[in-house]
Amino acid sequence: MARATTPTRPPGRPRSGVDATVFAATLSTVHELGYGRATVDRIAAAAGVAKTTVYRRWPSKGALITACLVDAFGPVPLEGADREEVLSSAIRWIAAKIGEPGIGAAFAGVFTDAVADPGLRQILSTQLQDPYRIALQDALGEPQNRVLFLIDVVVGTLLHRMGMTGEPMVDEDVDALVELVLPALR
Amino acid sequence: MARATTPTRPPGRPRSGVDATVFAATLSTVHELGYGRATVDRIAAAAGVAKTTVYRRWPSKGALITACLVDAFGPVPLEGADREEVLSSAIRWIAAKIGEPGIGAAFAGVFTDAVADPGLRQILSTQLQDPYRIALQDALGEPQNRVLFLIDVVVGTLLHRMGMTGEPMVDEDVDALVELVLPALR
DNA sequence: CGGTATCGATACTTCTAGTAGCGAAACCAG
DNA sequence: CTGGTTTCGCTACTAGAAGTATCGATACCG
Repeated sequence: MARATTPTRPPGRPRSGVDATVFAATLSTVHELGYGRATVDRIAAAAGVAKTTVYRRWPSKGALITACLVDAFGPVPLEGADREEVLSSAIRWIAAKIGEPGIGAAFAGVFTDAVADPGLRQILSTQLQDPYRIALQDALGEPQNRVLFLIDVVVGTLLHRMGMTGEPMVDEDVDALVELVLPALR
Repeated sequence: MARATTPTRPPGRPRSGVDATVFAATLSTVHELGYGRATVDRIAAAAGVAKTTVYRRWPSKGALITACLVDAFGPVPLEGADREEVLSSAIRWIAAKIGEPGIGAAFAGVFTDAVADPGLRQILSTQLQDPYRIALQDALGEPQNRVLFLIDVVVGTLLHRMGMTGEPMVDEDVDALVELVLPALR
């Protein structure tokens, strides 16, 4: 809440740049305090921004976290010579992303909130899951329900591990996950 | 909060029987209102019990839900001629349980809360996951880390589907999950 | 019939999400 | 350099839920 760290305010009407600052503050706060204690107040304070400014840009905490995740994930790198390679590299990519500081906890947190909040579930589904689902459908040539099933398996497994242990999945188990999922393509 | 539904209080010092009543009220309340709106106040009211009585028996909402789930799940029926049959029947059993009214939402809810609450994570891990893990280790002859991985895959997938859609996984996809996991035994 | 443990009800504290209102600062146009 | 517009910061506020404290009442047990 205190802007006191910067004695003189930086020039320019702050418009662009605030999003990135808030996103970074969100991830670091979630990383340090966990999802539950990462209140909007604390996130705003960490970003050097008023809480009202956060709510002027995102309608709810869930929407903020979702936008932060969309920004942090970026587009899926769908690379590989064949479909198996595309899928396995995508799995390793999402596992690595979820393992980055703050991202996994934030992901598990919104997901948790979304269970009880249909509105947030809608946001999470359309803004975060759908882009990857469509890209994967295109790259793998699999039908929608099949890709949704694969997403359930991969993301569900990674989040369950993150939720139960508090730590991201180790590489060895990510390898096992790839081995487990790959035969589903045939 | 109002006991008014029963004009005259039933006789006997209420001690046994209250747990089952509260558990039933918990599941029905979560089923009707979702995890987020299933407050301890409402659960207690639905059980015809004071909120203080609930907190005298369980130290937190998460502990209550976990105890409710432990009671609702009961022991795993580990049946089958071979390991494949044991595992596939266990998967179908847990999928069916999660599909029962209230159970899936309650499970996803505590899991969500556990992400941000190490204490609750401890309760969930020891009271709910460990018994099944140990039983599965014994029945499958697989090492601990392997069984934990399988639990991550199966439970994670089922909860992810439940969380994203609000509905339990359909039988067709449960079949696919069984097909996906079974080869992991070899 | 008295002692004891539990229960019910009310009130309270604390924390967090989200909102309202207002003055101030910064950008832009003329 | 001056006025208009937009965004921002700040304080204060509401509403809802978790969890606690207290006390009178009630039901069991010896």
